[in-house]
Amino acid sequence: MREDIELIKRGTSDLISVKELEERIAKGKKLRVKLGVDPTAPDLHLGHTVIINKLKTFQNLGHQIIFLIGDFTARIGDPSGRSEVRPVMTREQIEKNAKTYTDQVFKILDREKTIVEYNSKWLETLGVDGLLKLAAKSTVAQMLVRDDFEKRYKSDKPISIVEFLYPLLQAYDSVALKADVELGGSDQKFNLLLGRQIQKDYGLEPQIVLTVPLLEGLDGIRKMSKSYGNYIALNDNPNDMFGKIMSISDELMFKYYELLTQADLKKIKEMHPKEAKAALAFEITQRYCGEDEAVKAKEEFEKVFAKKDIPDDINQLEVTGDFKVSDILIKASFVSSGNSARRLIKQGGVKINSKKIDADTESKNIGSDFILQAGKRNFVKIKVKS
RNA sequence: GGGGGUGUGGCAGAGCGGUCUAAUGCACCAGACUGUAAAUCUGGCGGGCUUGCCCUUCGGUGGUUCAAAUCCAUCCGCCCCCA
Repeated sequence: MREDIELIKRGTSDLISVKELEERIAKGKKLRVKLGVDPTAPDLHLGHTVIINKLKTFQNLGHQIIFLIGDFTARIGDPSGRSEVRPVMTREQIEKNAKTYTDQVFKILDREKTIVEYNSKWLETLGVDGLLKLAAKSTVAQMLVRDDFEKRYKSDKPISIVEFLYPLLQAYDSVALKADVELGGSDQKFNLLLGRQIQKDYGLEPQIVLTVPLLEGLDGIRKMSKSYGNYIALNDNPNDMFGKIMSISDELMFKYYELLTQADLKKIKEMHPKEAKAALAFEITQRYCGEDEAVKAKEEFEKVFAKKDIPDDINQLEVTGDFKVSDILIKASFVSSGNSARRLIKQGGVKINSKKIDADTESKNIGSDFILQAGKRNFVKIKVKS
């Protein structure tokens, strides 16, 4: 049992409270462990895996894990932060996203032993009176304690009522599920704690709150998130996955090791940073894409970046008639406009058959088959058809 | 309902009649350097091409003016105070 607790504690940022957890485990209770996600974006990324792995730990220890899909909450559309209106998601979109979510999540979790729930099941029938009853259990002052709300309030930024309702609905999920434990990122701490309070109000034993640190995105500054574009998706192709990990800073690499692997950090720090990073990239890529793909991705990376060679697999593009290099750059979606294409050429970022070009060459001055490179990582094979 | 304020590029934030494609910072892109990076340095960061010029941008619309991001009117969004 002590080992169980240690396993659960590893890599957490908050565990409230350890004592309660010990007591419940000591009673031999099979804990109901909840993790909720709103299926607003279809892809899971490495940031999500930190918490999913923690869920997996509970599963391995024989507890009942519940993967909650916030289909109802997604439908309302959390306006948090931004003033722009988020498009309301249709049922179809939500279902589609939910499906990709579960597909990806069961790369990690054991499907057979997981309960999947949808919060529309109880929120849809809650009704206005139910909502009011729920809302009566918290106060505005209490909401404003939450860090991001407070900041926005103080700097005269809008906070919608829906945003106040969100934590309450999430808390109600815990009531409906009779959760013993709820997991979340450290930014979820407030919401999870509110769950405790609301559960008590509804006569339940308060859930244990477990948060894990947020995984920083590729920029090393903001949390990994699709909307910041700094993420590594679980279904990124192997080359991207490998490449993205290689592009992070050394400092960030250690955090990734800490949060994403079981590796012994001491040993990692003794390695050459580049080797360590390659090992990390390999491990992660292997985990989600398989060993063969990971080996290939590693080879490809060495080839393209270390030896500055041309990769094996390049997309092919057929062009007809007269063209300029700038036209192809647009066509291949490497740039968005002629101006930016010309800019890129001027700055020496465009190569044809590995030779830098310094002008927007026309088709007649190039052969009929060639490889075009834009920047460091964009390659395309061009076939000219007459 | 009354009063006050505010809206500028992906974000933050200057500009407050001409010298505005709009300072500065962040983000982003390219080049150099390197360990693939990071840091640093250099250049860039609305669109078109015949590269020097043209066109389009400062919440929307209409107006004043030779000239408007800048002034006026109106509408919309947001914030604050009072009720």
